[in-house]
Amino acid sequence: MAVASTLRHTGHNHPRPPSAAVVDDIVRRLSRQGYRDTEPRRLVINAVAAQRRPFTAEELCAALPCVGRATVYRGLRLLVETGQVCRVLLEDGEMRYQLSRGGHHHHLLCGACGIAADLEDCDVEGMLQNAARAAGFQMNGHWLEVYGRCGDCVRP
Amino acid sequence: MAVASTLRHTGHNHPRPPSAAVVDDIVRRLSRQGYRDTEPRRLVINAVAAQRRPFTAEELCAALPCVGRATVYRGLRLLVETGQVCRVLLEDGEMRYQLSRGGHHHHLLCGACGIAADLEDCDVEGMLQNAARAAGFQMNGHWLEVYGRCGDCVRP
DNA sequence: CTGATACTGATACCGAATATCATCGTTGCG
DNA sequence: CGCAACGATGATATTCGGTATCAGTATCAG
Repeated sequence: MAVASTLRHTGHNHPRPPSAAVVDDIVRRLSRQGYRDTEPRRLVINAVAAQRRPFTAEELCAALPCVGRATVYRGLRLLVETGQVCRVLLEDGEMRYQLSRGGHHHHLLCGACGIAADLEDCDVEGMLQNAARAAGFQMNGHWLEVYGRCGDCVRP
Repeated sequence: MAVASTLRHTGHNHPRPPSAAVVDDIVRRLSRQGYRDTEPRRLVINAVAAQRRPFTAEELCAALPCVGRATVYRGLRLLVETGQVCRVLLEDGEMRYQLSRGGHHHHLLCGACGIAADLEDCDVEGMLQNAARAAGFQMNGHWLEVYGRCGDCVRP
């Protein structure tokens, strides 16, 4: 159910030419973990890297008509499991994906254009640790998404 | 799918007798908004209030064999939309639900027993506002879940 | 009481995701 | 280089969570 339909700039979501270096890097990391370097998999990685904003698995499939559905889903799952793609939760509960730039970070999600900016240098970690401990809880992780409008969408 | 199967105390998830006061309260609030007081709806509310930890829509259906699927789903959605039930996101992306005790709060989710404790008095809000503004973002909301072990599960 | 209408629930339907499995392609090894 | 082992692929079937439909029912204001 299409949150995308409420986005303003949907029509401008042209994929960008993915940097070959980024793709090679991912393939190399997979190789190191015993995963083969196949053409369909490279196509998936390419398509993932070409997205300019968080995407759904179905969008990936649509962008890869020559690759089998199952393969797209498997490839995406592999990338998530190996930490190269991060999941992004939209406000309405829809799950999307995005190439991870590595390291722990959160996302600023624009509800208008759908873009996701990285939120770094934000020490919620410590604060949550304390709050959790105060409640007799041992914290080992968290999930955080921030919703709003990006600069471009605030002043139109 | 089934994180529940990895929980330790699954067998002990007995529903508790829901306080009639809580149920009446919810029904009254719905009434005030023009929603009728029907028996199937009361049954759903009862079942929701009886849960001791975040539950799935399917679990609700199973707990209410005498109420139609569609009605259970509609009832649950209504409760979410009117803010009386909050959504809870598990670490693996599964969406669950829980009776809301009102006001803005977050959840401490125990990965062992599945229980959810409320995390109050935690000012991530301000910190996120600042971080977002620094990135040229106008924040209007956020989603936060904290994962770990509850006190009971840490020292067994 | 009674009519307008919100609600119910059996069923059909839908879309997203996974399981199956015969076949193919990659890679390590001789 | 060539071959065997086996990981990967993809067409298809299937599962699963959730929604739409719609005729019949229950609620509640007047």
